[in-house]
Amino acid sequence: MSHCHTYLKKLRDHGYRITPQREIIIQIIAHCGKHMSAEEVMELVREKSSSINIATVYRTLDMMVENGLASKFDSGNGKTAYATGKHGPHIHLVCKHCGSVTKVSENDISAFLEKIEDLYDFDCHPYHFSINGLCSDCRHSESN
Amino acid sequence: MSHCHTYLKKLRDHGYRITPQREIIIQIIAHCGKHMSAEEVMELVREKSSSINIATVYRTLDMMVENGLASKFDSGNGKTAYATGKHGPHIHLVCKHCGSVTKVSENDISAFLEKIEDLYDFDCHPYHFSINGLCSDCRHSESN
DNA sequence: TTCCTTGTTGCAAACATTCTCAATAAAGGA
DNA sequence: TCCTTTATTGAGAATGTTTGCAACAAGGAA
Repeated sequence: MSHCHTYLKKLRDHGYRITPQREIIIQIIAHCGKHMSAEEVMELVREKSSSINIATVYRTLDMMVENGLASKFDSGNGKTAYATGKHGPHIHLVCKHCGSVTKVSENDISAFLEKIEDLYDFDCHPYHFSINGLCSDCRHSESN
Repeated sequence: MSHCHTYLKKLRDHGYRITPQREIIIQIIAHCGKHMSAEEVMELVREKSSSINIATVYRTLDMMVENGLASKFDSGNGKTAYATGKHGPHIHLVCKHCGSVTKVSENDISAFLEKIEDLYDFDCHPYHFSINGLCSDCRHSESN
């Protein structure tokens, strides 16, 4: 199930104009089952329309993020990743040394995020962020 | 108190060479009391040496991050921020809509990070990351 | 339906960051 | 001290992302 129309309605309600470019971009990221870079979105956009500019892709994705319809995060490969909220909350533990990624289960983080929301009146949903540190392999192989 | 010499020793122990460029860059970020962008580090570098390249600044800062001596995070203004571990752990709640930043107290996050370290054998220290969401002002002013 | 206002787009330039590669120099051994 | 190995540097090109601006077009008003 796609939230595509929900997203468009919410944007319209916020006073944004619905353009053909935005419809195409939102449809792509809403239907895609994974997070994507702006360039990956752009490739799918080209299959549907030949004249949408990469700047419009960036602007539309960032607009979604600012309005809570998507999240962006550092994917670690030099490109920013975008995803809609339907992927659910998750935290990535990214090793600063080897780059390996461990996914924190939803159960482990829910209590923390609820506490944040209670204490700070801050709506964390959707959330998708990374914590940097050292994985056990890299830590155990250190000289000191 | 600066951890400058501790940082240099740790890098030497890890097999890195200590160059004049690295000494200057590490001294700057170790003595600075706040997080800085690469360009801000570069400005201070220029006061001490006229011939260090910005690429070397980026490389040195990233080397510190990869070895657990500093952390990097998205400051929200289009530039990446770097900080040494001495600032202690903190989480920033960044509003996706208005960009306002709320700092989570150390007490509130320590239990969470300890749990992460226990469950995933992942050393989070030093840590400095952001959670994106909607602050109460922006959420309450929404139309639905 | 037509007009008007103003948000949005495409383009190109600007900016932030990373990469390539030849020249340089740190660190250890002789 | 000098030599050798090889990590590191500077310079500039390449890449990823943002911004400025004139032309365009969505959506409401008439």
